[in-house]
Amino acid sequence: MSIRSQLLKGILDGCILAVIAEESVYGYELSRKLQQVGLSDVSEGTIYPVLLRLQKNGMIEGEMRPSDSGPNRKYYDITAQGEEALEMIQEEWRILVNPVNELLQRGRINERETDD
Amino acid sequence: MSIRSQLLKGILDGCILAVIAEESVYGYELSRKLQQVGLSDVSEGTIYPVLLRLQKNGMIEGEMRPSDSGPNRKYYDITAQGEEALEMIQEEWRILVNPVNELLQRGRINERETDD
DNA sequence: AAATACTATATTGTTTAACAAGATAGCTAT
DNA sequence: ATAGCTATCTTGTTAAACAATATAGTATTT
Repeated sequence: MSIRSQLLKGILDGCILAVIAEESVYGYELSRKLQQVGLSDVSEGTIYPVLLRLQKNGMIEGEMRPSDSGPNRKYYDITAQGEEALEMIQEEWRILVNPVNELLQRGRINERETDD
Repeated sequence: MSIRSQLLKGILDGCILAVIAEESVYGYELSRKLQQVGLSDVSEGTIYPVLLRLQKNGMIEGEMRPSDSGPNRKYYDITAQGEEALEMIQEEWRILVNPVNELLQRGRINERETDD
């Protein structure tokens, strides 16, 4: 198991909720989107259980829709409760990132990029 | 269980290694240090198992030393192997932080503080 | 039309992390 | 001695990530 998959623990729910909050997606598409943004180790075996759990907990709602070219797809939308949860996760993430950056990059030149 | 404890998953090893890389610490002291930097939910029940696991895996070495005022303390130092592992974790963290920030803060004004 | 490949969802079983709770024990103060 | 603080360690629970696999519809090739 890669180190990154360990780091992933606990933030995957938030990432998935964030994507679904932007637009309806289905699982197969979601796994590709996450890979595109750089979360390259996330496979279907990981994503589908997360989606089912988020649905069970009322964070998202799934709806089967036919596809023009392939099997049916289950599109997920975020619920009001899911949006609340996402905001809490975003808040917790902001609280966590600074101390961890501080610890892990202490004594290191802050090689920032020009992307903000 | 708090959301933050979920977010913690997978990054605690790195945080602990980072502290020990700076100086010898013992578990009880470490838990206070982590709380000071903002990782406030980390208790002894969490830290001691991590320390024992890191020691078992050769990342750190523990040595019992007497205390002036209280029971013996087990001071930990990082090993060469632990330093390598820490560098890998730091690298993985850097790779992970940007995509996750991107996802979780998309569409949000980047309310940065003046602390850098 | 049969076989293969791709799209798509779901489940099962394994490993491992965080953690609450509690056991153990030494030192300090009353 | 009793209580409280310091300090380490263990046990048992919950839950997350994930590999592996099952299932099935659609598309492509032969």
